[in-house]
Amino acid sequence: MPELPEVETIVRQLRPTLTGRTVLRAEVRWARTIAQPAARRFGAELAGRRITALRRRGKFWILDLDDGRALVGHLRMTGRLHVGRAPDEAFARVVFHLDGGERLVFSDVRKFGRLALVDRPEQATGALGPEPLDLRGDWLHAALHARRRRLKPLLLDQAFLAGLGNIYVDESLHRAGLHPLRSSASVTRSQANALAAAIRHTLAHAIAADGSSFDTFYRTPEGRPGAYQDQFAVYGRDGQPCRACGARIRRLVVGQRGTHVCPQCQPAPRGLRGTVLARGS
DNA sequence: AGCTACTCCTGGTAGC
DNA sequence: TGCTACCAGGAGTAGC
Repeated sequence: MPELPEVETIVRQLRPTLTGRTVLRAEVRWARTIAQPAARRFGAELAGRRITALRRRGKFWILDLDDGRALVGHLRMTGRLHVGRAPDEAFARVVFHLDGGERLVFSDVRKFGRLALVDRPEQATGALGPEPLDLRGDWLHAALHARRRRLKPLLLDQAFLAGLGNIYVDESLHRAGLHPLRSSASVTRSQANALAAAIRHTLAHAIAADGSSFDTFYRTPEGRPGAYQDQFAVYGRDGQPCRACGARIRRLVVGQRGTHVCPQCQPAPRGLRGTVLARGS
């Protein structure tokens, strides 16, 4: 699933190609992909606009336009961006025809992805927490103690921290030695420091590997898979030995999300020890 | 405030 | 081999 490292990879790769280009025409093939304005107005308002910048905020990618407005997109689970001919052209939902004969294709098998043309990006992104790439331990400690939530759902909450998804939350919690069901307010200062460092480390290394591609979904704009899946410590490794301690990785469900933990590296919080946490495989 | 359940989607796959 | 039922999951929403 595209999370911060995947969107960052896409934005970096597309930036040189898209910056300065003009959108001649937007061809909407699946109307519900357009969150706002109405699909017909979307194309009309975009035509003739020049792209002045391409950037990322959380898991959103943002095309700044020469009229001050912005095209904001979210890939959700299976969204992809390709320049030129997309390898999954059958699932193209919106095709942007650019000057110079170039085209930008937004494809999405499961149709969860959304695009919005707005005056200000916040109108499409909603309230987002800070960027986690330079996350500070002292800020995180204070923020964790301002809530009383289980760690995993809180870290997935984009209003708390912008950019983490299921994969990188599991990976970061394992690296920090924290159980996903731990209460946020129970995290000590040194544990918060470790968690902040784990999040920074995990995201930086995932970006360096062009993201994670363990299925057919995520590809870079050049059509290549990422490589970070080879470094997964827990995600999708249920039943396999922990690379740190050898214990068997287990899968549980937290907030309707598949969750992967090492029972030895990530001790369950008091009150949950000894209870049956593993479900699924 | 925080939690669960439900919705949107459809390709892949487990199970028969 | 071929069919069906279910699963994955980001985010929004409703209800407790």
